[in-house]
Amino acid sequence: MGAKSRKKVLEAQTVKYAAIFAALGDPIRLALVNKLSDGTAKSISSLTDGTKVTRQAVTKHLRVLEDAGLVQGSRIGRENLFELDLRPFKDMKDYLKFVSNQWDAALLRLQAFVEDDDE
Amino acid sequence: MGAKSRKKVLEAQTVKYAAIFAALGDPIRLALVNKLSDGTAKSISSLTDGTKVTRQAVTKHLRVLEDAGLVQGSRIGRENLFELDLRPFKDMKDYLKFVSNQWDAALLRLQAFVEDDDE
DNA sequence: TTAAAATGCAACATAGAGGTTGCGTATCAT
DNA sequence: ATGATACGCAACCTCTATGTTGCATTTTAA
Repeated sequence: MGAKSRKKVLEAQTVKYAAIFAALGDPIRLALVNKLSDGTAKSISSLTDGTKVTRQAVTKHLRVLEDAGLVQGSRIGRENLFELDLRPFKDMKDYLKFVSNQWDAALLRLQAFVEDDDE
Repeated sequence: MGAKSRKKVLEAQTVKYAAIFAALGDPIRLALVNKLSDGTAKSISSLTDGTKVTRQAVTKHLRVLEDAGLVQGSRIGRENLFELDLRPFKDMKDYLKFVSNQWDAALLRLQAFVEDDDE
């Protein structure tokens, strides 16, 4: 065992993953991600178009996404251009895969048990 | 076009996905999912063990997960046993894949453009 | 039968998310 | 130079998510 127990590490991982999921857990933010998924960086004003909220609200949402590492902004002239960062998405995929794998392993164990019971 | 515009449908999808992501966007709920990922149904009290919150709090979290379709509870005697439902997880995977695909397609278009520029 | 276990229901508290408005500043375009 | 564009900051508001406590109800087990 290292300095941290397995439990602590798992808990830290859980908190990290939860933060990423939470960032996507809002319709407006998910819509922003959709807009940005075409790979091109977009300004705040541009991202506000088509939304039912204020530019300020969108700015706050972008901040949330940025804190979660899902997007990254860079100031160009008078514009603040945001673009997607796919790395956290891979993290989420990995987590979902982990859950599925646990599940599948459980099913296999159950099946083995039942078959064993048949003999 | 059907009765609903594509935009409306997309928006509805986005709201649905956001609800699922939001359900996982909490450390306690994610920990509950972890516990349940071994495939066995567990009672509320059992799920409360190891948590830093009250049974009532866990109950509320389970309700959130249930509303999102991630878990399902069934009353057996004096216990309320909850188990995971993997279907929404597949939905999330699909969404993440969609974003990745958009991204990859964008990169390909960019690459094609650059190569075209080279000639 | 009776104490313990598991849960549900309801009232309550509170911090924070999500949103708006107002105003100031920097930058672009003409 | 100057109006329009894009943005940041800060104050403020409101609602809801999260959590607690208290009490009643149902089941189980000795």
